[in-house]
Amino acid sequence: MASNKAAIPPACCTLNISGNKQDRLVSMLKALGNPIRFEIIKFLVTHPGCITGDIVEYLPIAQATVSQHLKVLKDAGWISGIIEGTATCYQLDEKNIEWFRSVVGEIF
Amino acid sequence: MASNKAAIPPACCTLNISGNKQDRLVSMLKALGNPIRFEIIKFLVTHPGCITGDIVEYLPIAQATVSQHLKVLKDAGWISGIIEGTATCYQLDEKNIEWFRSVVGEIF
DNA sequence: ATTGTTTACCGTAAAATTACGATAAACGGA
DNA sequence: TCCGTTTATCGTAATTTTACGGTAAACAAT
Repeated sequence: MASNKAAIPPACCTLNISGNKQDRLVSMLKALGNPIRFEIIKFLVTHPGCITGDIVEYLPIAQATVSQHLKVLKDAGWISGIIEGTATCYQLDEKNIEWFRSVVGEIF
Repeated sequence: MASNKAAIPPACCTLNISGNKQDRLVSMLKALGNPIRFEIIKFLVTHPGCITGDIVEYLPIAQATVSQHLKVLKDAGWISGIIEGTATCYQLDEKNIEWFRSVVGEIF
């Protein structure tokens, strides 16, 4: 270690987190840190329970790509999908989002 | 649009954001959504003003790679660097982190 | 002036992400 | 049963990210 000239100011956040909890948070951050996926999450706020096709219609990218992004969001815990006939209804995963909110609140 | 069978529950978050503000947030989320970079930010909480070499010593990756990650974090607004002689002292960018905290608080 | 230290940047290789078309599975309706 | 709809997955191409060694610039110290 080196250089401690300036007085050490109190840190503006604790970031007191590690292990699985940290991994899970980083995974959620990474999933949300993409413009398309952020838009999908925003869309789901106003269109809960909408189907894949609705999202495809809304976004300027191909169906296969949307499906891939939905998978990333699902794996990270942002959304959940319910199969209804041939369609899949997507919605925010409120439990995980609540977890995200509380963890971010804790460490920032 | 299709499928609105289930009663629409109140959304668990507003995500009421757009434009530059959204872009900036997504950029910060993306930067933090990487395990190495998250570790760097954590390290800076406990080692404010440390130099690049300290971070290199702490992490299991090459100096060039650390430097690259520091650049990403700096561009995203997480940290700032002060040149001191041949070294560079890094610290959390408290102003931007406060912005992050408040925006996340607003929309989640 | 020479030497050593520190770090950002360059070039590049490897890996991961993002994107697309094609397709098959699953289902509902005629 | 046959056809249309919907969507996840496959294969693949293009782009981005991540990682490294090497190097030059900038500075401190001798």
